[in-house]
Order: sequence, then structure tokens, then C-alpha cells
Amino acid sequence: MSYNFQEIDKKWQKFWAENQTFKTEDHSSRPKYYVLDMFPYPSGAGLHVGHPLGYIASDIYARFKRNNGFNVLHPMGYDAFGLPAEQYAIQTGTHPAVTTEENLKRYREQLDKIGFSFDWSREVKTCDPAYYKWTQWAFTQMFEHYYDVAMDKAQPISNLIESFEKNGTNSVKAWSSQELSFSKDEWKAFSEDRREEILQNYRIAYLDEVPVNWCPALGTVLANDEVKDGLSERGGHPVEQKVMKQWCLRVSAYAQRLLDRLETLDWSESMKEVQRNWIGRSVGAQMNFLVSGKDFGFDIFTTRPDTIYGVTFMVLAPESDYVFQVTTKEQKAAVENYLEDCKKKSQRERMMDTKTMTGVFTGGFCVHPFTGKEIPIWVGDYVLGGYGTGAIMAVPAHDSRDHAFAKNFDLPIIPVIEGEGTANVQDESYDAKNGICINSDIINGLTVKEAIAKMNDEVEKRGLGSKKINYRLRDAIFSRQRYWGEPFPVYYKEGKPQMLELSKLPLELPEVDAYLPTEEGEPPLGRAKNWQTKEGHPYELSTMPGFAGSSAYFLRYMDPHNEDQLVSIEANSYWKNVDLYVGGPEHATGHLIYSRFWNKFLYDLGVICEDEPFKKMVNQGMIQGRSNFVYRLKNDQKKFVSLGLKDNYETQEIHVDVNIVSNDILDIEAFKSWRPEFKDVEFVLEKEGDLEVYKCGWAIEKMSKSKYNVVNPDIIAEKYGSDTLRLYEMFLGPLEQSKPWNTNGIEGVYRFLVKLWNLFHEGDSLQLSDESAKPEELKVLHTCLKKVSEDMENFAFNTSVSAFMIAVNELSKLKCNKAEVLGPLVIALSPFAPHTAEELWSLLGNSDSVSKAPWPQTEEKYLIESTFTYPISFNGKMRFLLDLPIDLGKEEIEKAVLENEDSQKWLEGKTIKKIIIVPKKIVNIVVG
RNA sequence: GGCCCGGUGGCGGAAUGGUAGACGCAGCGGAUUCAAAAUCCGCCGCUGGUAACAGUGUGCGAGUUCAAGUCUCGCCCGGGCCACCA
Repeated sequence: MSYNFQEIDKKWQKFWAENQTFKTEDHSSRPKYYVLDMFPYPSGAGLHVGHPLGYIASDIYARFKRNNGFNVLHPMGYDAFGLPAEQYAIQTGTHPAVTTEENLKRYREQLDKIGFSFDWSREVKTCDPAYYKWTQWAFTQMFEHYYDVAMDKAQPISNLIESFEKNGTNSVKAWSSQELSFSKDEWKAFSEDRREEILQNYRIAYLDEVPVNWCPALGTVLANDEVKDGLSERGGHPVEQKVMKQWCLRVSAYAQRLLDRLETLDWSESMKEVQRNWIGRSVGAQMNFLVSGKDFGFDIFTTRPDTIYGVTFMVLAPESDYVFQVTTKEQKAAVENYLEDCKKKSQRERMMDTKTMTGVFTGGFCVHPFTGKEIPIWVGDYVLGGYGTGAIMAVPAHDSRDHAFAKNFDLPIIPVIEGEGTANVQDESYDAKNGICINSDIINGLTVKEAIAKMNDEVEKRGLGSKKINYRLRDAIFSRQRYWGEPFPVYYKEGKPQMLELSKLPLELPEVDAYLPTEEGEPPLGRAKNWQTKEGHPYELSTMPGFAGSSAYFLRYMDPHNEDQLVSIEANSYWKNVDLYVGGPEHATGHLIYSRFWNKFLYDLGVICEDEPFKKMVNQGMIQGRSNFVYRLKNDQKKFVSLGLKDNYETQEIHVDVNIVSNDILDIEAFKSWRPEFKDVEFVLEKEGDLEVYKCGWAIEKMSKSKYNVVNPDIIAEKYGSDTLRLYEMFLGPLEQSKPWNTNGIEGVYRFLVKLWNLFHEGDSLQLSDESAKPEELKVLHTCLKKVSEDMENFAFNTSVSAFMIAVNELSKLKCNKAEVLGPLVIALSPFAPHTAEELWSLLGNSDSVSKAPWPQTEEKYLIESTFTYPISFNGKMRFLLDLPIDLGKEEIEKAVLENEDSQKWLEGKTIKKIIIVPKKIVNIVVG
């Protein structure tokens, strides 16, 4: 019998499905382990070989844990709401649900072919009303809660109202958009509308007029993490700044907790670092600067209060309300002109020229709080409205941005810090946070560190302000003016937002006649008929963004069919949180922040028992494509020139399908029939050995349909079997590294499986032996088991595959057909190559699935041999390399060295001065 | 500009501070075969040498160590993320 992988694949995939081998129970005496993949967005293109990389790794680990006696939860689902299906709907009129369902089916077929051990009975789809009911419910809870800073957790908004009624804002410490202050009497006197407006300032889900990233091409606003370089992440359309009334989530309230708990997580350092940067905590001082001749001042935020004597001007963000209040009559026109210019600039333009500083003088002045001098107030768009107070004190001598601004507008530069190697601050700012204060009155002679502490005290003492922590992390804008997303569970009564009760959820997405905005510019839901409550109150027209559905899906897998709760207390207290999360590092600032926030909020509510969702995370690298190019003449569209000759011509680079190129040599006939326009083209060839060929150029790029470099996993699985695909994806290199896909090496992995198969067979018949194994056979087995078991915990699956290859090579040299050796080997291999392992396991006479067999233990005694390899002499010392048991004592090693024949030969006629035993297996002998 | 990760043969990549290049691909030589495919055996960093062998070698330059691809410092190069966050 030869290795018929196609039959084996089918047989065992069917067996697993029929026997529900991987269905997980919610109650078990065995310890639990939760292995999760980031669920995919089912795009129309289907899976390419890059997608399953992480799924294969997590599946290997899940299977390994099962063999080790864990009750493993390993589910899969789909992030099914999203822009591509909706863009397609706009073009074709096909309902996004239809497209999504089709794509989803194709994904499932492709996934099934790779032999994953998912428990599909727990599948979650974000577009399923039974699921998004809980997304909507969580939103209503966020509306009904505020963040209590003193208790450091979310609390019901009714508590806040109670406090207002008793004490006004006194004694209230709540995270808010603006700091408000009123008495209980004032609160009572406020109108209903005013009270609601105030509450919006505290609610965790709130409506606000905010500057947003507006993408006209997509007709929607986008979150900060959905914008890259001023273009939309999906589609690459320009994004502009605009002020709109939007639903927001008060993620910023959780900034400190998101930062602190990062320390406890078993994530890669780089991943944590990205999150730390995104949260961007900075400690500084908030300080009030009075405006000359007026009875008010404005706050600035600075992390460098030590440089206060170097302040030579102030800068307000263009969005700042103070701009109008400080601008003089003379400067009014100039300032208004400037603000107009700023508005016209797109986000992209603003980011493109970070070098040129623009701004305008307002005519107003501030009083320096320490020197009493007058300082001019400017407006400049390098100061951001959304961070700190939207106003800064500028210290051009010690901040490079202020320096550039000062140079541009010829403002004075006063040095106040003298550091090592301080250059002339007139030419370049000295930004480093070390040195001694000069020209600084009360802090002269202090180090920067001392000066910061002293100034913080001084600022507080003089009532100018206080120490303050700022976070870069902004609240998330939660509205999208799109169709294919979760509808908000919100209706408006006299303009005031009202939440739907749980019993009214889910509020299902209505049908519309087109997926475009209405003529009045309302979102597509504006087209839905009767989009209102029974009482006639209109529903919200926006839908929720992509990250809404992915923020709690991992909880739903624990209890996917529960109609009364997101997850029951029982299910949650058994499964707790995700033990291992596998996914791409590109979600560091989006999904992984939002889901941590969402999870912490639910934890505050007491709905779940863990405040961190993902204990350990492994980030698989991206599999890049290797594209091929042909070169077309610019002046002759019918002529193509080979790579080596292209520099002699004016050419245009064109992507060519990698499937008609082999070893970078183009299959000319295949190219001619690839596309009709290439039917009768000509080629300029170059010499390669004796042959004239067309050589293609190549580049490593992202794998994508438009670059014709997509390699499909189905084709690989069909040609070599799904186990070969699994093994090869792991063999390609370290899991976390990005690497290009290159099918060249796959034969080697396939050969390994054939060799393994042949250990069991002699021609067409089975040839297994029950005899007990020889020591050298057991050594091969246990060396392999040891390596594979160790690699498991480090996710070093590439070297595990090598270990199996070595074992099988040596066993086939030894002609080992002992069941005693092959049995454990098959179990260890089963996470990697489950189909083949199941088949071989059954050939060994087992009736149960290999996934239920206990993981074979390594026995060290088979690994050790006590022989000298060879001695090396150097620098008057002898170095001996030993293959000895690691735990031998010093004396035993010395004895072994001295008794060894080889070493005696080397040591003959020499005096031993000293024997140094260095760790592991090297012995140095110093001789006279 | 800031932060993170990496740099080892023709290629993908191995190496708890301890024989650098495991394993695989490609290449070369041989066996088998009428022949090919498949399979098996051997060689395979660079330089010199028929060879044994010698020298050299992990981006560059220093340092720590009996011993450095690995640790420390300073550079160079590549990739990624963030980017006027005061």
C-alpha cells in the first residue's frame, strides 16, 4: 500500500466530523485550556497560504494540550460585518448578507481541508442577530454607566445622578470629557435637556460633537487606527478632518488600567511596547497662563516645567476656543485667514509637511507666571487640539518643534539648560532631559530632574496648576455611516437618545433599497422603511464599527447558545479567559485595545470573572508573496524584454502570474494564452547556459490577487495532502517571523511522510513487530520526543519538524518496525500531521482517536552515552568535549576524564595543574 | 525623528556562552535501471592542497570571558510600527 494522502485526508476528516471528536464539554474534571485564533473576515478572495499559518500553529498546540489531558476549547467563527461586502453591494446590488454567506461557505470548505480540530458547534458570526444582540446590550450598558475614578471602575449612572442631587459636583471623581462644576441646587434647576447633556459628559458610551476622520469616498467616519498615513486603511481613500455628532466610547477612562495590566500578560515585549506607545502616558504639569489685560487665562500642559524660564511665546491649536478670545482687532483678519487655511488642509497634507511650520500671531499676550514678562500668543497647527489642553508654552531652546517655529517667525530663543555637548541653541535645540538649569532664577544650578520636581511643587504652591497625567489614547468614535454593521439599540425621543431594553434586543438590521447615503446625506439606514419604534420614535441611523463585534466574541464561544446572557456565570467561571491567543501583530492598536477595554468594562459590571481577556499571545509573521515581473517596452506595447536586457530599453514593469513562471523563467506559451492581449506579443530573450530564455524579475510583496502571486492552500493540499501543507508551513521558519512563500522545499517534507509510511509497510503489506525495541532505536525515539516536547512550549515548530525528520531517517536506516517505537512517535506527530497519524495509529491496532492518547514521556536514560568525542589542545590547556549525563558530579567527571584512554594519551608526560569543569559538557585541563 | 525586530552558505533556516552551518531545498558524484522517474549512498562556507590537513569565517569596530553568532558599548544596513502627543 502506498501513501494515499487523498484518501487518508477524506477518511479522517469525515471520521472527526461524524464522531464529533473535537466537541468540547463545558464541565470536566480535567483542567481547561482555551486556545483561540483571531477569527477571520471572510473576504471574497478566499484563503491563501498565509492565512492558515496561525491556525495551524494554534491547532498543533491545542492538540498537544489534549494529548496532555486538558479539556481544550478551540473554537472558530467569522468577523462577518465589514466594508468589502458593502462596497460590493453598492456596485452590484447584492445584499451583503448574501455575499458574506457565500464567502463564509468557501472559507469553511477551505478550512475543513486542512484538518483543524475546531469545535464548530460553537461557531460565532458577528452578523448573526443572536450574537449581535450582546454587542448591542453591552453598548446600552456603557450608556448606563460612568467611570468612577475613586473606585477605579465603571458604576451605574444612577449613582452619579444621586451624587449630583446630594452634593452637585463636589466629591464626584468621574472620568469626563470636560471638567464641570455645579452645586446641587444648580443641578436641580437645570432643564431635562441640560441634565442629559451633562450626563453625556460622563457616560462611557456618549454622544458628542467631535473632530472626526471623515472619508468622503467611503461616506463614513473612521477610527484613528483605521487611518494610515492620512488614507483609509480599507481602500486607501483620502481622509479629512470634520466636526460631527457621533457616538463615542470613553476608552480613555481605562488608559491607566490598560497600561498597568499589560505587565501581567505573557505577550511579546514588542507587542506590549506598541500598546504602551499607543496609550502614551506622560506625566507633566498643567499650568494657567493669564492673558494680559483680560480677566482670564488658559491652561497649558507641559512635561518640562523646568524649562519655564525659557518660554518666549505661547501657541494655541487652531481648534482652541481661546483663539477668538485673545485675538486683537488688528490681527483678526490674519488669524481668520489662517484658520480657514487649516480647515482646507486635509489630514494627509498636514502630515506630509511636518517640516514647515505654519502659524500666525494673535496680537494677544500672556503674563509669564514667574517673571511677569509679556509673552506673545500665536496660533499654529503643530499644536493639536485633541491632546492636553490644546495650548502649549513654547521653549524653542529645548524643543525642536518650538525651535523650528521660532526660526520660521524670528522669535527669541533663550537657553535655560546647559547639558553635555550643548551646541548653540540658536542653531539647534537641546531636547535631552539632562543638564543643569541656567538663566532660571529659583531653579538655577539644579539638575533637570530636581528642577522638574521643584517646579511642580512651586506651581501648586502658587495656585497656578497641578501635576497632571495625560494619555495619548483617545476615546473611540463608535458611529459609522454605513449599512453592513450592528444597528445601534438607540431611538430618539424629543431629540434625546434612549436605549432599548434587553427584552427588545436584538434590534435587527432593516432592509434598504440601496446601500448608499440618502439624498439628504443621511446614512443608508435612512432609506429603511419604518425605521422607528412602535411609538414612532426614530432609530439611530449609524451602525457600529468593525471592532464592535470582535470585542467580546471570545466570551461568546464559552456559551454560544445562551439566549439570556452573553455568557453564563458557570460557563465563564469554568473557561475564565483565553490561555493562548494566536493572531497577527497588526491588531495591536485596534482590536487588542478595544477588546481589552470591552472586557474590563464587562468585568466591572460583574458579568465575567477575569479582567484581561488574553493571557498569552503568539503573533505569527506574515507570509509574503513572491511576485514575478515581465518588462514591456514603453514605445512598443507588443514587445517584452528579458530581465538582463531591460536596462537597454525604456520599459514598464508588469506583474505576471507566478503559476506560469518557474525558477524565474517564463513559460512563453502559457503567457501568450494567459490573457487575450498577450496573444501575439514578441520577446527579446537572453542566454541562460545554452538556452535562450525569458527571465523574469521578482520581488517580495504582500500576497494579493492583483499582484498575481497568490498561492492557494487547496491546490497544495490536493497535490501533496493537507499534512504536508501543515508540516511545510511550520517548517518554513520561525512562526513569528515574516517570510515569503516559496513552494520549492515542499518535496522534502512530503518525502518525510512517505518515509514514515514506509516504516509501517513492506511493499503492499503491513510489517509491524511487537518485539521489544533495541536501545539505539529507543535513543532515536526519545531524542525526538524530548526535542518536540521542549519546542512545544516555545512554539518552535520548525525545529520540531526537523526532529521528526531526523528520527524517521535514522529509524529507516535501522529498519525499525517496532510498535513500541512507532506508537509514541505517531502520537507526538499527531498534532502536526493529524490525518497520517490517525491512519498509522489505527494500523497499530488502536480503535480510539490518536488525539485521546496520552502524550509520550521522554525517558532520559535512553539519551545518555558516556564517551569522549575528542580532545583539543589550546593555549597550554586541554579542552575535552564530553557526552556525559548533565547531572554528574565534579569528581565523577574528573574521574571519567582521567580514566579515558584518549585523554591519557594526550596528557602523557604533562603535569596536570588544574581541572576546570565548565557547565554542560566541556572540561578544561591546565597542564604544565 | 522615536520605538521594536532582524543581519549566519547558492536559498529557507539550526545552534540553554561550549565542535558554527542541524534539518530541508538546490547543486555535484555514484548505485539501481535498456533508459527515465522514484529510491538509496556519498560530497557540499571560503582560500590553499591530489590528500591528510592548514588557514579563515556568523554586517563593521571595540570590550567582557578559558571560550562570543550568542553578552556589553559604538557604528552600518534591512524590515516593521508609531509619528508635530508638548
